[in-house]
Amino acid sequence: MDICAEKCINEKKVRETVETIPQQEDIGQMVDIFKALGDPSRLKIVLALLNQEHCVCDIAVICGQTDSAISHQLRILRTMKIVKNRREGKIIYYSIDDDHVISLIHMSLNHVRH
Amino acid sequence: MDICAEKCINEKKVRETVETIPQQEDIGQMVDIFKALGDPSRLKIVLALLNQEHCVCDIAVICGQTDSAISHQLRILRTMKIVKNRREGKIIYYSIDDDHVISLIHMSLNHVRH
DNA sequence: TCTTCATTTGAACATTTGTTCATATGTTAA
DNA sequence: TTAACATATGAACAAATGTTCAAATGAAGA
Repeated sequence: MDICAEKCINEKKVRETVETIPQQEDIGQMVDIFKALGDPSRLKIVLALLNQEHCVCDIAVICGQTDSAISHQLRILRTMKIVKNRREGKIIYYSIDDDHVISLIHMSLNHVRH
Repeated sequence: MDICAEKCINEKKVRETVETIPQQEDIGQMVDIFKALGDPSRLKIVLALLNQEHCVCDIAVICGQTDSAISHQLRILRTMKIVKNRREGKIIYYSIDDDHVISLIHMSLNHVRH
């Protein structure tokens, strides 16, 4: 039951704070979102889709990257349900699928600009 | 001047969206914040400091990691001005230094729990 | 001054991550 | 069916990242 064996400076404060830390699973999910947005390629993709839906090759042009690279990143964003897609013939259109992510980005944009 | 040489599906949409993309520098700063929070160790540290200030070795106990590992991560968070510290004798207390980050975390916690 | 203790630092190492290239899938139009 | 095109996928490679270990710093008390 000892949280701090012998090393701990302030056992009471430690216990208090440990109480407030979210569950490991929640932390993991939060990390996943931040990690998803914490890459220049992916963030730029999401920023582009914030404006309107786009097909893969347009995103590639907007982001100045290979179709393949974009496709790989879109798969990650899709797996995380940050982005969704719809097919129209040969073309697949991607768009944002998560309002919370939109808020996070707006908030961070605000932060950067002040 | 050609944004899309020959590859582009919908040149008009591409131009429209390119207009809306933030400057490279802003994107870089946004990425840095998300990247800082996109690591389990660092996020847990920040979550702990959200509750109250702590010294390095208490954070280590709370997070179940080495003093050294925590110190390395704190340096990153300090460099990014997410966290600040004050010395009291031998002990150095760390605390949150950025309200925007607090908001980001609360928003992502909300996201995870709904 | 010497010792102890909290924290920091640097180098080394293992892991993770993003991009590239070549190839595969699947849809459309001929 | 075949050719052309948009997208997806897998393997390989290079680069970035987090932790560990050992050693250094700097403050307090003996």
